[in-house]
Amino acid sequence: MDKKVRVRFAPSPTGGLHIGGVRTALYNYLIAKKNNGTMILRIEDTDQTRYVEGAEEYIKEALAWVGIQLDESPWQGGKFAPYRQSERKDLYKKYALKLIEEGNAYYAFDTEDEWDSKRKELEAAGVVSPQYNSITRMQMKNSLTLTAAEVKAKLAAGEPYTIRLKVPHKEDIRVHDLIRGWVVFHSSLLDDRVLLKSDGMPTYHLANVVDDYLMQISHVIRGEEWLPSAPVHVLLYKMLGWENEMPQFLHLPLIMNPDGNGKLSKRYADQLGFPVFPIEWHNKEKQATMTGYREAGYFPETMVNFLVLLGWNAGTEQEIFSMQELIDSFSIERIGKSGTKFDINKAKWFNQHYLKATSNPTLARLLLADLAKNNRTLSQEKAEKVVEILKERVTFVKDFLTEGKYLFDAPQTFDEQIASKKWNQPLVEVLNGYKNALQTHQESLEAHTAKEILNKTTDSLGVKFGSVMQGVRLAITGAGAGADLMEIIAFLGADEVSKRIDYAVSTLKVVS
RNA sequence: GCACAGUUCGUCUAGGGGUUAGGACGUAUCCCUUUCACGGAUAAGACACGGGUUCGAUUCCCGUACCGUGUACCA
Repeated sequence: MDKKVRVRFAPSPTGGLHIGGVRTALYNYLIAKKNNGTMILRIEDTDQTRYVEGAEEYIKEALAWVGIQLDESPWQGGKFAPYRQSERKDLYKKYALKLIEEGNAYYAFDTEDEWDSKRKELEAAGVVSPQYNSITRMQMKNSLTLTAAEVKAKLAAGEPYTIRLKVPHKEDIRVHDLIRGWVVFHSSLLDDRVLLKSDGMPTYHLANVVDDYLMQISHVIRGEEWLPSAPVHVLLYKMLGWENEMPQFLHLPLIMNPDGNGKLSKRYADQLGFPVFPIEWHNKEKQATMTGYREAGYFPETMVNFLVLLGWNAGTEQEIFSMQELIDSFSIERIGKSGTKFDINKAKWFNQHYLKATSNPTLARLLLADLAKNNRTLSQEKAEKVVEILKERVTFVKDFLTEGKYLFDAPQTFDEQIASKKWNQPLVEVLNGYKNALQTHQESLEAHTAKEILNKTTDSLGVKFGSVMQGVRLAITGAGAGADLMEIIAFLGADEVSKRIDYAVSTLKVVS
């Protein structure tokens, strides 16, 4: 019970890391940190055909971005190195052979085609999902049906083979899951899983069990999609004599599409216009770039906070958590059991929260970086002013550019609906009067003086201040709504405001 | 099909044998405000269904329905 907490996140480098994978990594990390444990990253690259160049680097960068720190990994090493399964290849065979020796596994010489045709034959005979199991294995070419001499000869001749687990006929296999309690499976429903593939690589099942044992993993924390194969793993622990060292299992609820139709998928996310990847992923094969949350403007704090609440809660009404607060309050007992639908709205709300919590100078620097991408610049001071004016109305840093486009560019067009309602003769007179009054404030203009001047102008013309405001806004920003107009005027300065007034007055037609 | 999970407002969830079933996002209305936004307030909105057990069930048990996962020499 006092076993040291050692957890691993074990992705396979087959492409961009899915956002669900990030949550799994997060839960692993939090459980490790909460218990003064060790966070391990292991690369499960046993399927050479699916290996994708760049995927490992991607995983590394994505985890770093959200702030998950690794204690042991292929990139930094550790006392159980190597952490890449392809580099541990030889290890697995030893255990597979041990299983054979003890009668818990066997050589199978059937080619994939042979098994395929057998499967089709069974399907034709009405078997819904044919399995290589305790019944069918006796009709196949393997060390259970062949004589010892035949097996020896085939091996000596270098014939390709797989090693399959010999699942017992009738046995209840009990799996204990920390989230779900005891789950019982019957062995007759399990098939003789391939443990070692014909290319000499282990399958997930063998590699996973062997490595978790050797790396002294205390908790296996993975998605619920693994629950059905958990009995195979339990069987392996038993057969290898490691039952007492078997880790605790936690099968996390799945993250679903917003309408609940299956696991959150890329296709679906695309349709609804949100990313499934933490950071941008370049698919070289398809020559496509998938955008990530980072590029979409989400803060890492947002992702951590949003993701952790998909399947866990503190039991209090607190919803905003920093990583450190999560480490302090995370608990296995409060992880939920049911699948959770992905709600991008909530993520946006978190982002807005974290944006508001970010200091203006920092936000200004981020804005400046965005501006630079469009080949524009601004002084840090001006940028901070932009941030101040717009902060309460944006969700993402990139929104400063769109929400506040009138701070950067004079309007070319004007909101027609507003213009048709508000653009009248008194307004034009106010604007001209205002422009003239502004002449004396070329040097500097503050929001409150901008307001005073406008007030005086309306007073002298006998026009109500409020009746003219939206029209003034329209002339200066092109829109009927937006940030505090006096702040905008102060930001733009008398000169620019005058130019905009001239343009509006000469462009818009007065309505009666 | 079979196996295994799961099911509280639209969504994330709290709760748990007796509650006005609580919060957050979203939605609506109002207030604030020159507009919009922010903020504040208010409102609408849920225990899948059927049987038990019980004085009493949303909570415990059993079934049904629905949803999901799995059913590869993929992870």
